[in-house]
Amino acid sequence: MVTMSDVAKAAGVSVMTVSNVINGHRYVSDETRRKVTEAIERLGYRMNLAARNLRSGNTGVIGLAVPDLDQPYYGQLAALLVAEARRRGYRVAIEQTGASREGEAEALVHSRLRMYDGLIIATVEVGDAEAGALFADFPVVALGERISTASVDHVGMANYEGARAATRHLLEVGCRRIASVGGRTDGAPGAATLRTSGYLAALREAGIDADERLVLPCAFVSEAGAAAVRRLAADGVPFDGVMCMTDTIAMGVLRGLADLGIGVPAEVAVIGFDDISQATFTVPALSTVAPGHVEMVNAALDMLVERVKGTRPEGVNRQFTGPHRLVVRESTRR
Amino acid sequence: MVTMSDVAKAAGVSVMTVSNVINGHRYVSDETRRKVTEAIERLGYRMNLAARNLRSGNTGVIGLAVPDLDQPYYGQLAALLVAEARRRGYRVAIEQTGASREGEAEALVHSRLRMYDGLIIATVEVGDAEAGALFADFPVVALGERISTASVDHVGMANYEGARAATRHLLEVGCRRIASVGGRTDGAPGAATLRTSGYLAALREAGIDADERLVLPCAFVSEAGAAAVRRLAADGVPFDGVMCMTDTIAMGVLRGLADLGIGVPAEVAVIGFDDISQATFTVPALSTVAPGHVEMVNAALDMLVERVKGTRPEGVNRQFTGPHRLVVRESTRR
DNA sequence: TTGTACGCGTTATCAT
DNA sequence: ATGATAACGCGTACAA
Repeated sequence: MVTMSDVAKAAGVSVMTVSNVINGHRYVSDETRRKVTEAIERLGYRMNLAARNLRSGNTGVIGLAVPDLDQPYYGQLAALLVAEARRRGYRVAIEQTGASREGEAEALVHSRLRMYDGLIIATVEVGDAEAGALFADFPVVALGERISTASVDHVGMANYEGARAATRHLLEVGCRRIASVGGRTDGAPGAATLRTSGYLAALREAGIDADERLVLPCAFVSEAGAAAVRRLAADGVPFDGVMCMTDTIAMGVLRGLADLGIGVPAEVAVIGFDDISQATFTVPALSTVAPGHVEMVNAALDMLVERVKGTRPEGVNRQFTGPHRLVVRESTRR
Repeated sequence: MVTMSDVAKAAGVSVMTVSNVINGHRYVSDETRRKVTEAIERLGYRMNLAARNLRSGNTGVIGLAVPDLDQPYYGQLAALLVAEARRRGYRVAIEQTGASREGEAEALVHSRLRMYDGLIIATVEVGDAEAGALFADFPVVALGERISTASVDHVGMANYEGARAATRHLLEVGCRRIASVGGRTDGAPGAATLRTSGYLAALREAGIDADERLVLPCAFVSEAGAAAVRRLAADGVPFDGVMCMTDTIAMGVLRGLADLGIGVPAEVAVIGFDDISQATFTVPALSTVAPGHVEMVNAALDMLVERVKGTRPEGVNRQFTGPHRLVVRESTRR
């Protein structure tokens, strides 16, 4: 393994000079610089980052913990985050938590092993208790809705407002019996509950009584969406619109409605949430709520980098909520 | 920052003993172990991985370079790889190359910065020349089709056979004018060319003359698939089947056919390649070729870990080709 | 402008 | 069964 001192020897200078050339820290004569660069090239020297990290105390890597990259929403979030982080000089290591408390807690512990300079965690399960214990003294930004204390920097999205706008849109195109697939009213912390509140608010504002049979809690996967509408049909519950908690669910709902021979948007209008890229290509194309991914990712990175660099005083936490935008495509156009 | 020697001091032992307790290397008396464990707990000590890495010469991290996580195919590949790598005790850092030569070359250079113990790279553009220069003396496994020299371990899939089987399937359900969307006959290295060969072979075997107007080169994105069928229709080229080079393209093709009011599979049968998870939920559900992702990911990891651990002699390269399986869903069922 | 010496936290070796 | 010491490769005072 070629080290700095090998290069120094070959170039006839000291390691300090080599270090200075590499990092451009101090003035180095052109002649010396040339000699050093040549030696680096000739020997095929590469910096040992482990050594630099040990010395400097940081790694240039930020961790991203998501439930599952396989889900388009998280894949797209990760893609954006990796690209933006890179622009700021950071690399991204990804952990999959499997949406489990253990997975999330483990990601937090690992990052504190100083593998990462900071961690962005899309929380689903880790609650306040764990958060308080684990987040202490390590730069963490929570992305999502599970964290309610102000004990950590947090980037969220307009769950309530977005869902309300989506439901209002369904009402505007004439729906009167709108199902909420993936919704829940048990108060469990998380996006599902917040979005369901927005849905209920819109109904209330329109003077429509909510039918509890139209709120169908389910996992945020396509299979569940398809199953939900099948159940609705089997139970003979009439509905003319579906507000899905996520686009992934909505893809399943479209699928399920197709199986049932129910026309979209003619008989039932469908809207999703998240604006994943596939939403453009479903048949019919899916209307949805775009939650400002770019803004969210940038806000999260800004917050994290501030923490990592120690620019921000301890104890002062930030909160950012992404802008939301209604995207009308075919599935609600009539 | 709590270090080993802090723990050693608190427990009244030497750092070596602490290290032994943590790594379970040598025999340590139960009493000593208890004291050390207690001290670790009480002080909240965490291993410093940078130091361990410096000492041991490896990082426990493998790099994964993919064109773009946003593409479902790569997102799902990454999800699988992160999970499997973790089972083997490795973490995964992801780089996005943007499918550019620069991006791929850069990923290779970075990994040689000893940030990673090895690199799995889904090559699209880096050719033999670069490969030879960059791969030297660093554990790399190429995933994909661009590398043709035997200068590096390689995991590929049954592009030719898979495409041939898919096309044969279209022929069996009665198609006679089968378009190849994303196909290319210019011989450019890569999956597109190999799959097109399989497509042409199946046509030849069925005694059908290939119509060059039915081969439509395009990017591997949904937009391009939709555009391709629109062009076909606009040009008045008749077709009754579409063999898509990827499922992502196929989603666009389904979309494009829906726009044109063409029934699938009644008027035109459609098949994809890759078996991404969304293929189950398109309307109609997409028939496709499953390229044995799990086997490929495991093979790639096995190869890489062998290299990293130095189990395998230099210069002896391995090649693995994943199994393929035809998955028939609605888009070709008639 | 360049060089020397030491420390970052861990582990392997050798000794006790 | 446990401990002392020397690396691992780099960066930073401080000295020259």
